[in-house]
Amino acid sequence: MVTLEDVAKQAGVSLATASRVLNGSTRQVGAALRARVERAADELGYRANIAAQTLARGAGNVIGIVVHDLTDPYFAALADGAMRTAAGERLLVMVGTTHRDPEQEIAYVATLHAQRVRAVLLAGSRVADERVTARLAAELAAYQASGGRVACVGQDLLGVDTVAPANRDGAAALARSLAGLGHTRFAVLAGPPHLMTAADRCAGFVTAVRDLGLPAPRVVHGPFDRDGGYTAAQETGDATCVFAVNDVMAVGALAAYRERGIRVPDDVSVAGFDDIVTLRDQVPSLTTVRLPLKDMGARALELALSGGDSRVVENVPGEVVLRESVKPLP
Amino acid sequence: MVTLEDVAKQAGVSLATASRVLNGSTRQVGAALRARVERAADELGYRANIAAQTLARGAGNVIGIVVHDLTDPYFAALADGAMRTAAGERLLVMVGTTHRDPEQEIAYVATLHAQRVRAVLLAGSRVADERVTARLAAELAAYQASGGRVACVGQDLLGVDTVAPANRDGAAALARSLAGLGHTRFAVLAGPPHLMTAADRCAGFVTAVRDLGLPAPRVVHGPFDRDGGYTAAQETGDATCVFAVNDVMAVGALAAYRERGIRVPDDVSVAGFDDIVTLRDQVPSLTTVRLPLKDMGARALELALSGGDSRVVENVPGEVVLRESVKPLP
DNA sequence: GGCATACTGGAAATCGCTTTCCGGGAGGTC
DNA sequence: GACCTCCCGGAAAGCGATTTCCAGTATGCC
Repeated sequence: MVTLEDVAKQAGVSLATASRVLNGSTRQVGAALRARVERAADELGYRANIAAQTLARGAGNVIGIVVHDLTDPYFAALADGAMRTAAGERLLVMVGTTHRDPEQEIAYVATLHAQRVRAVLLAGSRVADERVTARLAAELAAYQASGGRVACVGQDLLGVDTVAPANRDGAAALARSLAGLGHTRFAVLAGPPHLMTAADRCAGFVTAVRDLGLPAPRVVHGPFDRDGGYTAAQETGDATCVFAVNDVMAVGALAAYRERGIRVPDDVSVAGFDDIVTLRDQVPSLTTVRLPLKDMGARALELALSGGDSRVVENVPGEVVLRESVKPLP
Repeated sequence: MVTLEDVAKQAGVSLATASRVLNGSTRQVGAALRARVERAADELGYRANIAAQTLARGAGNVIGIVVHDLTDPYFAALADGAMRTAAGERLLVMVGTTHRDPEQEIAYVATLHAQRVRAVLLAGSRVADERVTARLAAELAAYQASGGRVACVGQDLLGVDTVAPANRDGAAALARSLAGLGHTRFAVLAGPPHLMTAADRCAGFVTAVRDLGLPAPRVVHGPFDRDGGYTAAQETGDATCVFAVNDVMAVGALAAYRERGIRVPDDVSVAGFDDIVTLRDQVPSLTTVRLPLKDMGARALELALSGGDSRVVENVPGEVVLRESVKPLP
């Protein structure tokens, strides 16, 4: 393993000079020595030891992103957006997946803290469990106290910079659009009750329906994924319009209806949320609420990095996109 | 920032003892002191500085994964598989995305080398450019020379442990299956000529068709993504069966045909490759060649970590999955 | 020519932690 | 009771960089 000392020796200069040449510094080094050092480094195949640099400099160039599940296109898009920003700032990215286990999320924050990463980005819904949230908040506070920066995509519950999608408003707008098409009997594939993103979308939808003076939707809970949508779709009763709280569940619902010979949108209209790119070629194309996921990821990281003095909460509106999977009631 | 020294002082013990208690060691520490140290650490909110640990121990607990594009479900699945293995070994993961730029890939390897990561996993097709490949190989060799471990998912061109999907054989088997349904006029949406995964799949397919004594397929090149498939599908001429070299392209092709009123599979059969989970609910459901992507990612990381003496190349067979998007010719 | 000023190069302290080595006390054996 | 082990605690030497000083030389200005 080649160290800076080896290079310095080979070049016949001091450690300080070698460091200044190779790893950047405000100080200049004469052309002759500079060349000698560079040649030596090249010959020896020197690579700076970043752990040592981090220790010496007291600051690293790594950030952390914590997501629930990378294979979920929602998180992939968020992470991708953030990673582009990171790349622009010449930062490396450590990605952790919690697989929806809040304990893992806490553990990951602790680990990233130990790594002294510059910033931590929490992408993914909070859960409605005050004890867990409090512990996570405490862990984040400890991290921030030692100079770390934190941002979060989701609900503003942690007391950190947050990019908050307008889950309630988006779902409400969707409900009004669908009601505008003449639907009155709704069902909601609501996902897990404790997952706040799911709960907010469900609540926004239900509230809007009620405010329109329509009968309360039937709410079916279940997992937040494709199979959850598939299963929940078995229990939508006589609803003419079904709202799945995310696109992936909506796709599961479409599959369930297809199998049972129920035509979408002729027999039942289906809508989702997120406007996942990978799912745009679904047939019938999915009515949904578009969220600018990549931008949100990028923006969240910018917030964390910018290190503003005061906390920022950005509200990101969703845009209702009507497509083939819904149909006006005659 | 709380250091181990602070903890030791507060507990009234030496640095060595504190280290042994908090950060693991083969040596035992008496119960009384152990408790004192733990209490002090807790009170002070101590977090080990991993950069310092890495430096002192001479080895970190981080691995690196380099992918082309996280939002591509192919890479997401690969990465997810690897990350599960990593989590099992209590390793952290740094993810880099190259966005298909080979230079970025090389740069990333250099960076991960500098980070002294334990292993690097290269997920993603090689390109047919000997100069680039040679430079990447050199970079990897340097990394390995200093103790790093490398594995790769894709083509065995780098001289490192490799998990190689049977792209040629899979495509050939698919060709035979499709020919078995009576098709004789094929087209291939071949992706970029220089991308080896694309090229191998295309070649496997074309060769198998020729070996069957059928006319050579029309080969249409283009980007390796959804839009590439969409565009290339405009030029499939009178083919009755179209093979897109990956599922994402196949979905693009389905969209193109749909828009033009060409029915799949009635007017043209379409097949893809990979069997991407997110795309399984596509209508019509996609005939494809299934690759166990998560396992491949996991396996590749295991190879890298296992540190076997001799190099391993594992061939992963694909399984032809016939679904609705193809139809026998009458 | 003399003096202040800027640069450049090097020695050495430092970052926070691990680990070897050493010393002292407890326990076991003959 | 002497001797040998075994264990546990601490002092100190690294790990591989950065960076602060300090010194020496070249430069600018009068």
